[in-house]
Amino acid sequence: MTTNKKTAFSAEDQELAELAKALAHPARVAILKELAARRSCICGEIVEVLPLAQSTVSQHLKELLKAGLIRGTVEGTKSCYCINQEAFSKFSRMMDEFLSVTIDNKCC
Amino acid sequence: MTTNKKTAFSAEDQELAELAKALAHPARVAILKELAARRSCICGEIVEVLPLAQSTVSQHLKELLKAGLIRGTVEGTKSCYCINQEAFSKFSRMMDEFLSVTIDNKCC
DNA sequence: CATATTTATCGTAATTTTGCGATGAATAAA
DNA sequence: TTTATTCATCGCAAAATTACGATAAATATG
Repeated sequence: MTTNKKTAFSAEDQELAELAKALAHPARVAILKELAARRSCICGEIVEVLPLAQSTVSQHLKELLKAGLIRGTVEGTKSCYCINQEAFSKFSRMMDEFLSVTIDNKCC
Repeated sequence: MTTNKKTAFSAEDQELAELAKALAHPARVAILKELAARRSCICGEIVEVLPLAQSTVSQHLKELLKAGLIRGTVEGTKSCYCINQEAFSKFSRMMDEFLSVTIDNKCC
Protein backbone atom coordinates (compact mmCIF):
# COMPACT_ATOMS: atom_id res chain seq x y z
CA MET A 1 0.00 0.00 0.00
CA THR A 2 1.49 3.30 -1.03
CA THR A 3 -1.36 5.71 -0.44
CA ASN A 4 -4.24 5.48 1.96
CA LYS A 5 -7.39 5.01 -0.06
CA LYS A 6 -9.80 4.75 2.84
CA THR A 7 -10.68 8.43 2.77
CA ALA A 8 -11.87 8.02 -0.80
CA PHE A 9 -15.06 6.46 0.51
CA SER A 10 -18.13 8.01 2.07
CA ALA A 11 -18.10 9.03 5.72
CA GLU A 12 -20.84 6.53 6.43
CA ASP A 13 -18.94 3.67 4.84
CA GLN A 14 -15.87 4.64 6.82
CA GLU A 15 -17.85 4.80 10.04
CA LEU A 16 -19.37 1.36 9.56
CA ALA A 17 -15.95 -0.02 8.69
CA GLU A 18 -14.48 1.49 11.86
CA LEU A 19 -17.14 -0.09 14.02
CA ALA A 20 -16.67 -3.44 12.31
CA LYS A 21 -12.92 -3.20 12.73
CA ALA A 22 -13.34 -2.85 16.47
CA LEU A 23 -15.21 -6.17 16.44
CA ALA A 24 -12.77 -7.79 14.07
CA HIS A 25 -10.66 -9.60 16.64
CA PRO A 26 -11.78 -12.49 18.85
CA ALA A 27 -10.08 -10.93 21.87
CA ARG A 28 -12.22 -7.82 21.51
CA VAL A 29 -15.35 -9.89 20.98
CA ALA A 30 -14.50 -11.78 24.17
CA ILE A 31 -13.87 -8.54 26.05
CA LEU A 32 -17.21 -7.12 24.93
CA LYS A 33 -18.98 -10.32 25.97
CA GLU A 34 -17.40 -10.12 29.40
CA LEU A 35 -18.39 -6.50 29.79
CA ALA A 36 -21.91 -7.34 28.65
CA ALA A 37 -22.24 -10.17 31.14
CA ARG A 38 -20.99 -8.63 34.38
CA ARG A 39 -21.95 -5.62 36.45
CA SER A 40 -18.48 -4.88 37.62
CA CYS A 41 -16.01 -4.43 34.79
CA ILE A 42 -12.60 -3.79 36.25
CA CYS A 43 -9.73 -4.10 33.80
CA GLY A 44 -7.93 -6.64 35.96
CA GLU A 45 -10.90 -8.97 35.90
CA ILE A 46 -10.92 -8.94 32.13
CA VAL A 47 -7.20 -9.66 32.07
CA GLU A 48 -7.75 -12.70 34.32
CA VAL A 49 -10.29 -14.17 31.96
CA LEU A 50 -8.39 -13.65 28.72
CA PRO A 51 -5.35 -15.61 27.50
CA LEU A 52 -3.40 -12.43 26.87
CA ALA A 53 -0.89 -10.25 28.66
CA GLN A 54 -2.14 -7.24 30.60
CA SER A 55 -0.57 -4.78 28.19
CA THR A 56 -2.23 -6.47 25.23
CA VAL A 57 -5.63 -6.38 26.86
CA SER A 58 -5.08 -2.73 27.64
CA GLN A 59 -4.42 -2.05 23.97
CA HIS A 60 -7.57 -3.85 22.89
CA LEU A 61 -9.56 -1.84 25.43
CA LYS A 62 -8.06 1.32 23.99
CA GLU A 63 -9.22 0.37 20.51
CA LEU A 64 -12.72 -0.38 21.71
CA LEU A 65 -12.74 3.02 23.40
CA LYS A 66 -11.54 4.72 20.22
CA ALA A 67 -14.36 3.14 18.26
CA GLY A 68 -16.79 4.23 20.95
CA LEU A 69 -18.09 0.75 21.65
CA ILE A 70 -17.17 1.01 25.33
CA ARG A 71 -16.72 3.72 27.92
CA GLY A 72 -14.24 3.84 30.75
CA THR A 73 -13.63 5.58 34.05
CA VAL A 74 -10.77 5.58 36.52
CA GLU A 75 -11.48 4.62 40.14
CA GLY A 76 -8.41 4.87 42.28
CA THR A 77 -5.81 2.52 40.91
CA LYS A 78 -8.46 0.63 38.99
CA SER A 79 -10.12 1.24 35.65
CA CYS A 80 -13.71 0.40 34.96
CA TYR A 81 -15.08 -0.24 31.49
CA CYS A 82 -18.54 -0.95 30.20
CA ILE A 83 -20.51 -1.38 27.02
CA ASN A 84 -21.76 1.75 25.29
CA GLN A 85 -25.20 0.61 24.28
CA GLU A 86 -25.89 3.65 22.13
CA ALA A 87 -22.92 2.82 19.94
CA PHE A 88 -24.14 -0.74 19.54
CA SER A 89 -27.58 0.50 18.62
CA LYS A 90 -26.06 2.68 15.96
CA PHE A 91 -24.04 -0.24 14.67
CA SER A 92 -27.16 -2.40 14.50
CA ARG A 93 -29.09 0.35 12.76
CA MET A 94 -26.41 0.74 10.12
CA MET A 95 -26.41 -3.01 9.51
CA ASP A 96 -30.20 -3.07 9.25
CA GLU A 97 -30.39 -0.13 6.87
CA PHE A 98 -27.74 -1.82 4.86
CA LEU A 99 -29.83 -4.93 4.43
CA SER A 100 -33.14 -3.15 3.97
CA VAL A 101 -31.93 -1.85 0.61
CA THR A 102 -31.04 -5.30 -0.66
CA ILE A 103 -32.68 -6.29 -3.91
CA ASP A 104 -33.74 -9.89 -4.19
CA ASN A 105 -31.48 -10.69 -7.11
CA LYS A 106 -30.99 -14.14 -8.51
CA CYS A 107 -27.71 -13.98 -10.36
CA CYS A 108 -25.82 -16.38 -8.10
CA MET B 1 3.24 -10.73 17.57
CA THR B 2 5.16 -13.95 17.75
CA THR B 3 2.42 -16.54 18.05
CA ASN B 4 -1.12 -16.49 16.80
CA LYS B 5 -3.41 -16.10 19.78
CA LYS B 6 -6.66 -16.01 17.87
CA THR B 7 -7.27 -19.74 18.21
CA ALA B 8 -7.22 -19.36 21.99
CA PHE B 9 -10.75 -17.97 21.80
CA SER B 10 -14.06 -19.72 21.33
CA ALA B 11 -15.19 -20.76 17.87
CA GLU B 12 -18.14 -18.41 18.13
CA ASP B 13 -15.97 -15.44 19.04
CA GLN B 14 -13.69 -16.26 16.16
CA GLU B 15 -16.60 -16.56 13.77
CA LEU B 16 -18.07 -13.20 14.75
CA ALA B 17 -14.63 -11.62 14.46
CA GLU B 18 -14.21 -13.07 10.97
CA LEU B 19 -17.54 -11.66 9.82
CA ALA B 20 -16.71 -8.28 11.31
CA LYS B 21 -13.29 -8.31 9.68
CA ALA B 22 -14.92 -8.72 6.28
CA LEU B 23 -16.84 -5.50 6.95
CA ALA B 24 -13.84 -3.72 8.39
CA HIS B 25 -12.81 -1.82 5.29
CA PRO B 26 -14.77 0.97 3.60
CA ALA B 27 -14.08 -0.54 0.17
CA ARG B 28 -15.79 -3.75 1.21
CA VAL B 29 -18.68 -1.86 2.74
CA ALA B 30 -19.04 0.03 -0.54
CA ILE B 31 -18.88 -3.20 -2.54
CA LEU B 32 -21.57 -4.77 -0.40
CA LYS B 33 -23.78 -1.71 -0.78
CA GLU B 34 -23.39 -1.86 -4.54
CA LEU B 35 -24.25 -5.54 -4.58
CA ALA B 36 -27.23 -4.88 -2.35
CA ALA B 37 -28.53 -2.11 -4.59
CA ARG B 38 -28.33 -3.61 -8.06
CA ARG B 39 -29.71 -6.69 -9.74
CA SER B 40 -26.79 -7.25 -11.99
CA CYS B 41 -23.51 -7.57 -10.13
CA ILE B 42 -20.72 -8.04 -12.63
CA CYS B 43 -17.25 -7.53 -11.25
CA GLY B 44 -16.39 -4.93 -13.88
CA GLU B 45 -19.31 -2.77 -12.86
CA ILE B 46 -18.11 -2.74 -9.28
CA VAL B 47 -14.62 -1.79 -10.42
CA GLU B 48 -16.06 1.15 -12.39
CA VAL B 49 -17.76 2.54 -9.31
CA LEU B 50 -14.89 2.17 -6.85
CA PRO B 51 -11.74 4.33 -6.70
CA LEU B 52 -9.50 1.28 -6.74
CA ALA B 53 -7.59 -0.79 -9.25
CA GLN B 54 -9.23 -3.89 -10.69
CA SER B 55 -6.82 -6.21 -8.93
CA THR B 56 -7.52 -4.58 -5.60
CA VAL B 57 -11.28 -4.89 -6.03
CA SER B 58 -10.78 -8.52 -6.96
CA GLN B 59 -8.91 -9.10 -3.72
CA HIS B 60 -11.64 -7.47 -1.66
CA LEU B 61 -14.23 -9.63 -3.41
CA LYS B 62 -12.16 -12.67 -2.55
CA GLU B 63 -12.17 -11.75 1.12
CA LEU B 64 -15.91 -11.21 1.13
CA LEU B 65 -16.27 -14.64 -0.47
CA LYS B 66 -14.00 -16.22 2.12
CA ALA B 67 -16.09 -14.78 4.92
CA GLY B 68 -19.22 -16.04 3.17
CA LEU B 69 -20.87 -12.64 2.96
CA ILE B 70 -21.18 -12.90 -0.82
CA ARG B 71 -21.45 -15.65 -3.41
CA GLY B 72 -20.04 -15.67 -6.91
CA THR B 73 -20.45 -17.43 -10.21
CA VAL B 74 -18.54 -17.30 -13.47
CA GLU B 75 -20.44 -16.44 -16.65
CA GLY B 76 -18.20 -16.60 -19.66
CA THR B 77 -15.42 -14.09 -19.18
CA LYS B 78 -17.42 -12.28 -16.54
CA SER B 79 -17.90 -12.90 -12.85
CA CYS B 80 -21.12 -12.25 -11.03
CA TYR B 81 -21.32 -11.65 -7.31
CA CYS B 82 -24.20 -11.13 -4.95
CA ILE B 83 -25.05 -10.75 -1.29
CA ASN B 84 -25.46 -13.92 0.73
CA GLN B 85 -28.44 -12.97 2.80
CA GLU B 86 -28.19 -16.02 5.05
CA ALA B 87 -24.73 -14.97 6.16
CA PHE B 88 -25.97 -11.49 6.96
CA SER B 89 -28.83 -12.93 8.94
CA LYS B 90 -26.38 -14.98 10.95
CA PHE B 91 -24.24 -11.92 11.51
CA SER B 92 -27.26 -9.95 12.73
CA ARG B 93 -28.33 -12.79 14.98
CA MET B 94 -24.91 -12.99 16.58
CA MET B 95 -24.95 -9.25 17.20
CA ASP B 96 -28.43 -9.41 18.69
CA GLU B 97 -27.64 -12.31 20.96
CA PHE B 98 -24.58 -10.45 22.01
CA LEU B 99 -26.60 -7.45 23.14
CA SER B 100 -29.46 -9.43 24.65
CA VAL B 101 -27.11 -10.62 27.40
CA THR B 102 -26.06 -7.12 28.34
CA ILE B 103 -26.61 -6.24 31.95
CA ASP B 104 -27.73 -2.69 32.62
CA ASN B 105 -24.66 -1.79 34.64
CA LYS B 106 -23.93 1.66 35.92
CA CYS B 107 -20.21 1.74 36.51
CA CYS B 108 -19.38 4.21 33.75
C1' DC C 1 -6.78 -18.86 -35.74
C1' DA C 2 -5.66 -14.19 -34.00
C1' DT C 3 -7.22 -10.68 -31.03
C1' DA C 4 -9.84 -8.52 -27.48
C1' DT C 5 -12.16 -8.67 -23.08
C1' DT C 6 -12.62 -9.92 -18.43
C1' DT C 7 -11.03 -11.33 -14.17
C1' DA C 8 -7.90 -13.94 -10.92
C1' DT C 9 -3.44 -14.42 -9.24
C1' DC C 10 1.46 -13.29 -8.40
C1' DG C 11 5.10 -10.47 -6.72
C1' DT C 12 6.29 -6.55 -4.27
C1' DA C 13 6.23 -2.59 -1.13
C1' DA C 14 4.22 0.23 2.40
C1' DT C 15 1.39 0.37 6.33
C1' DT C 16 -1.16 -1.44 10.07
C1' DT C 17 -2.12 -4.77 13.51
C1' DT C 18 -0.90 -7.83 17.12
C1' DG C 19 1.60 -9.14 21.15
C1' DC C 20 4.76 -8.84 24.85
C1' DG C 21 8.07 -7.22 28.35
C1' DA C 22 9.66 -3.23 30.56
C1' DT C 23 8.69 0.88 32.49
C1' DG C 24 6.16 4.81 34.33
C1' DA C 25 2.43 7.05 36.81
C1' DA C 26 -0.92 7.12 40.07
C1' DT C 27 -3.23 5.66 44.04
C1' DA C 28 -3.65 2.54 48.11
C1' DA C 29 -1.79 0.19 52.01
C1' DA C 30 1.53 -0.76 55.62
C1' DT D 1 7.31 7.34 53.86
C1' DT D 2 8.11 3.05 51.89
C1' DT D 3 5.98 -0.58 49.44
C1' DA D 4 2.45 -2.76 46.77
C1' DT D 5 -1.18 -2.69 43.34
C1' DT D 6 -3.22 -1.45 39.12
C1' DC D 7 -3.12 0.02 34.67
C1' DA D 8 -1.43 2.80 30.50
C1' DT D 9 2.19 3.57 27.47
C1' DC D 10 6.62 2.79 25.05
C1' DG D 11 9.58 0.23 22.14
C1' DC D 12 10.24 -3.52 19.58
C1' DA D 13 9.45 -7.65 16.48
C1' DA D 14 6.49 -10.59 13.80
C1' DA D 15 2.60 -11.06 11.04
C1' DA D 16 -1.28 -9.49 8.42
C1' DT D 17 -3.49 -6.11 5.46
C1' DT D 18 -3.73 -3.00 1.65
C1' DA D 19 -2.67 -1.55 -2.94
C1' DC D 20 -0.91 -1.79 -7.42
C1' DG D 21 1.13 -3.26 -11.88
C1' DA D 22 2.15 -7.16 -14.51
C1' DT D 23 0.75 -11.25 -16.08
C1' DA D 24 -1.87 -15.48 -16.77
C1' DA D 25 -6.07 -17.93 -17.88
C1' DA D 26 -10.29 -18.31 -19.91
C1' DT D 27 -13.77 -17.11 -22.95
C1' DA D 28 -15.67 -14.25 -26.67
C1' DT D 29 -15.17 -11.93 -31.14
C1' DG D 30 -13.39 -10.90 -35.65
